[in-house]
Amino acid sequence: MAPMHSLRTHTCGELRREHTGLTVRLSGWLHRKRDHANVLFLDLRDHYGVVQCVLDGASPLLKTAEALRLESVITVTGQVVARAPDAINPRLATGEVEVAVGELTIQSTADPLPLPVNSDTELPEETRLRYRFLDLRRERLHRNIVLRSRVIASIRRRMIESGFMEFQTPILTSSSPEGARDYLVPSRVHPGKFYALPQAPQQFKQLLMTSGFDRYFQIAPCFRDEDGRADRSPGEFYQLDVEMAFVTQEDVFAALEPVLHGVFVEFAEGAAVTPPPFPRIPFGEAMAKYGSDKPDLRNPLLIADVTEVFRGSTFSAFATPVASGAVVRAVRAPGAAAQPRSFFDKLGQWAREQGAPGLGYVILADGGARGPIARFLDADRLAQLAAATGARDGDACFFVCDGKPAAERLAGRVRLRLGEELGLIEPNAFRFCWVTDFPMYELNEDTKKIEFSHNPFSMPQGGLEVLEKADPLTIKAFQYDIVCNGVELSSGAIRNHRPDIMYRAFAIAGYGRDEVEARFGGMLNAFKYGAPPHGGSAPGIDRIVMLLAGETNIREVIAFPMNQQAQDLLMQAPGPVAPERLKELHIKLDLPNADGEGSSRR
RNA sequence: GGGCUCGUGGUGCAGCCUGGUUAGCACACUGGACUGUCAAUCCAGAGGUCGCGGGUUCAAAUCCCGUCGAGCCCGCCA
Repeated sequence: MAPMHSLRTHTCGELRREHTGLTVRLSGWLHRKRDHANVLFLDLRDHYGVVQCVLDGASPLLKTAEALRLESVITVTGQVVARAPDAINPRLATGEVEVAVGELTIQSTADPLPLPVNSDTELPEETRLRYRFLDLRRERLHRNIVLRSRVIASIRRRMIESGFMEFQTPILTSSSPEGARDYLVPSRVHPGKFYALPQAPQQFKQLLMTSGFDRYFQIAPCFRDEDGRADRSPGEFYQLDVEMAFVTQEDVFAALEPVLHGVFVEFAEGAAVTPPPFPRIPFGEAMAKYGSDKPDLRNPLLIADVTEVFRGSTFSAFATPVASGAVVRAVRAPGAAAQPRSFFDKLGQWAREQGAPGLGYVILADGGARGPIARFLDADRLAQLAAATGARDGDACFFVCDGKPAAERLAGRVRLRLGEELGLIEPNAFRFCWVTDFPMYELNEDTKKIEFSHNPFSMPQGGLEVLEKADPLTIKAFQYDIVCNGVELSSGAIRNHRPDIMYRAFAIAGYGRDEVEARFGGMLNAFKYGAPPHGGSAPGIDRIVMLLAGETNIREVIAFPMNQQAQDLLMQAPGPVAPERLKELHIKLDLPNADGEGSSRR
């Protein structure tokens, strides 16, 4: 008989009734301990699960085992024993058996723990990040990281099955134009010059299309020196980066929809998933109906334009701004007539916190209208309001009056808030849509200059002719986002593969020919030797996993995330470097004054 | 860069609004008891510059100011 493996013959999660009688060897962490003096239970945990091990009073190992601290790593050898019927633990996959310990080896002892591993209590994030290796042992985070791996494997399989090829592109590359701040890496060989970490492999994937490859994808790390948010990891994140040659916008949608739909159905555990084709919502319509460029379609409420209801009315707080170009947007609150006064006061207070002067509302009840501004609306105007919003007796309507963009944005937030407050959000569902036809340019309110509103490499709708003739602010791009449950998963575009159009597009944004050549010479030059029409997209992997894991914080699906200040508390990054290293990189530090002891700049 | 919230033994929280006892509870830790538990239980113990600095006061964890740190948000994120 072959000798037994020195560490394990089985995993902690796999023992079942049919293993009864086998002598097994298990290794794992001491998850929990229940000590009855003459019988000691050890719950042993590994990646695969937990199993109960038993030592009885006669065991010479008892004293050693009793003294073990939680999270120590041990190897036990013993016989799998069926539990008595009244001792079965139905909450444990291995609960029908236990292991009668005959041998016990201590592999690694644990100090007293800075955070509990065997409990799911909430812990402050700073503690969790400092001891991430312990946090990762805990069930929730461990499960999320396993899910992440499975999701990525599924995406990769689906992409390859759809005829895409996986590529790698450089991490040390050149600074990209526009967009976020770059992370820079100094060059030792070229004094004063820097590599940049890619904000996305944007130009490389377009170069690959120009190189004659047809369907590119990459699970690509992206680096952006921007501040974090709950749904935005500072520093780095991963994209499913996709690019296709000889495609229209619809071809890109048709390629990505089955992948996303398939992945979500696979991991959504029965939740509803929008079947392809996903709804397409033009940007202008998204702003008008949902007050957002990332509409949450689980929310059934729609914003209505009720400017005409108030135009010329006696409610001067709205009528006066309307006369000079403001608009009024309404959100219906179904059944809100039954809400107490505090409901309306609370929303008004919230709106003021959002920077609005307040939140007008009308309650439709008992065939009439009440509320602070009801008396300003006669029967005709109320009928007009009901027609525009679909409001019926028993509903309320909330109003926002401002310039069009501000009114749309606030109405969008009111829509979200009402959906939540009134419990209208469709549960257990992933609702996808494409938001299309983004404007090519926008006006920077501070500088009054025209800027690219998204990707400067997007193809303007209408091509060169439109660029030359139309008001730039009216030009749309073949630019689109994928949105799921109000989360922006990706943006993408049909690219501008024509140097002549590119020069013109950049000229409108104030970039001269020389500057364009200096900054994207590599790609621009490539387009002068025969470039295919192409386009793609880049859904965020972390956000996909976040949605599937039911998490609202992206750090819950990243094994080793940085905190909001872009520090790695576990590895102590960023950290200082030795003066010799700086010298060979030709770098002298010019630090801000550290008169406050400089404790924030370690 | 700005706004809001938070900071109390190793860990999570209470106490703060309304200043005044020995700063309380749970988990972990140490010792003890216990033949079947599965969040084991019971008894005992150790462990605290109440983030830091200043102020008000007879007296500050508590009130005020400043500062540092964390989270969320705004800015930023082609």
